[in-house]
Amino acid sequence: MSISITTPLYYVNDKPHLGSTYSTLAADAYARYLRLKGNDIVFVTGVDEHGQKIQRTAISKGISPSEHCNKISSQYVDLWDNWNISNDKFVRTTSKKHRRIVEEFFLRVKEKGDVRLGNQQGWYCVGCEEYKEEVGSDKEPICPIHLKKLEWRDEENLFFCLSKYQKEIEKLISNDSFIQPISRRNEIKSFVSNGLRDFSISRIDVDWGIDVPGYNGHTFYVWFDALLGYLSALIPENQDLGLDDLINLGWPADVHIIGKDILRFHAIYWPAMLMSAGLEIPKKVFGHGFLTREGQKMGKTLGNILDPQLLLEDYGEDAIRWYLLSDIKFGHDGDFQIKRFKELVNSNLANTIGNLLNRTSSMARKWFDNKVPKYSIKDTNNSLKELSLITIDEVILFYDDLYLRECSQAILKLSSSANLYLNETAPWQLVKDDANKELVAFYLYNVLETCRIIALLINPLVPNLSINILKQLHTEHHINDWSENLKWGKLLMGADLPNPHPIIQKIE
RNA sequence: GUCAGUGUAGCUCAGCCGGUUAGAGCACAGCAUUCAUAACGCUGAGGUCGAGAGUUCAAGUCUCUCCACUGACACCA
Repeated sequence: MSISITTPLYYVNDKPHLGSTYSTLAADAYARYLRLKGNDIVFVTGVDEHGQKIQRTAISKGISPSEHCNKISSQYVDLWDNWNISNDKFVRTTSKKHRRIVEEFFLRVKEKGDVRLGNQQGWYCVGCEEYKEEVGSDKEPICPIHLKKLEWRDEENLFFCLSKYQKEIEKLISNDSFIQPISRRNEIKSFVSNGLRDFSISRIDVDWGIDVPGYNGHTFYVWFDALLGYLSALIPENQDLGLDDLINLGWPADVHIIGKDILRFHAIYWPAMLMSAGLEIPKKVFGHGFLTREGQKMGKTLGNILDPQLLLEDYGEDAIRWYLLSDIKFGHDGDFQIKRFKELVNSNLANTIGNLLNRTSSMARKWFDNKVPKYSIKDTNNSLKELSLITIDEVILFYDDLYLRECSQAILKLSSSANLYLNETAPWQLVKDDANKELVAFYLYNVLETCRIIALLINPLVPNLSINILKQLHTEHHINDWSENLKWGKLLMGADLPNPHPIIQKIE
């Protein structure tokens, strides 16, 4: 039975930024891990394409909304392609299948009695495109940001009766594993404890959206559109399948990986909507942090945005993936520092891991006829093997909880230990005496095998680099099944050992 | 404003129920060394643990006040 994991469906108002890339990289790492563990998974990403903002952006550019969406969406497709993201699905909320799912979902929720007509009233700022909650008691309130008069609006909307689900949601979020990381769970809890209110699910002044069946002039508002993309993504193209089929297609999601800004919608609105529609609830919602650059928020006004496509071209996928996933605790905010980025990539990947492979492979080739050394002594006292096996268990536990930083630290520690092991056993000294040949073979084999383990463990984080290592051990075919290949001793003694080369180019 | 969180070496962070001279990795300096990608290893320098007060035989670790930053406080993806 398959399970799905998702990134957010990115809003195509503008071209992809580093934040979206970060979410996607993390989800990709987790997806790769799950596959290696033998899970049948569906990795979903995609785009959210409706709404007034997009309509207006398109108009300002003098093109139609659908032209605009096509353009930006294809940028996302290309970007993920360039980054070798392993997504199985890329859903667009303008697709036909999505519309069908939204309609079916709506009718179910309506049937359940969870939709009502209501009025969205309040002081509205056209500039902010939002209702202002606290405007004081002025008769003509002013937007504090735009310093313009607010408009009083009284608009008929459809509402989803979230308030009915107070108890169910409280129960759901009291489950420790549902919202991660824990620190954010408290925020959600306090929010829910203040009492849930119904929220609007349609707009009457937005053309660029999905029409609400039976309500002329209404289009669905974001939450009853974008979130459902997680469902429609699972529906194969051109097949007449609906909500009842989802259980066989990967629903419920194992985890929604999202940014912390949209946690509430995923942890409260979305589960309630699913309950109403009689569908299962995702197992987990993980809200990760935001990235800053050299201590400052990235933004257009500051002109300090890091373009993911340019980063990729300048430094390559392995370097950026490693830095973002290994140096930033997943769930916390992180700061992109170019100096630190370069130092860590060079130190961790090139020096510690890369050089370990290089020096060991060189010795083995030199003294064992370009082959993996053979030995026949008993490995009853094999400290490196023991450490490798411990690390495997550790890393798997970390991956399970999406502790990606901890994964990389554990892998790095094993690499350092292997380097130290070489320095302590000093095979280049032993080899001077033929009587030690067997021992030298034993030591070198252990380190080479550790390199293979390292390559497998690191694969979800830096897949390209991982394959690169495996190729240099002639074991690239080992990369599909951890339960089979993540065992000590799978490296064949006497197998050919190719001429080693650096697994990653040092930066600068 | 209310609530929550964070503030520990240049950088990124560990420090559990308070208990010997405060730790790691990276960066830096020196030593050593060649199997290796000027890599690996060893040693070292570097901190009044945001500020102040209090509790205690003893506080980075508990309490209070203050400062700085971050987040939540419902329709912003």
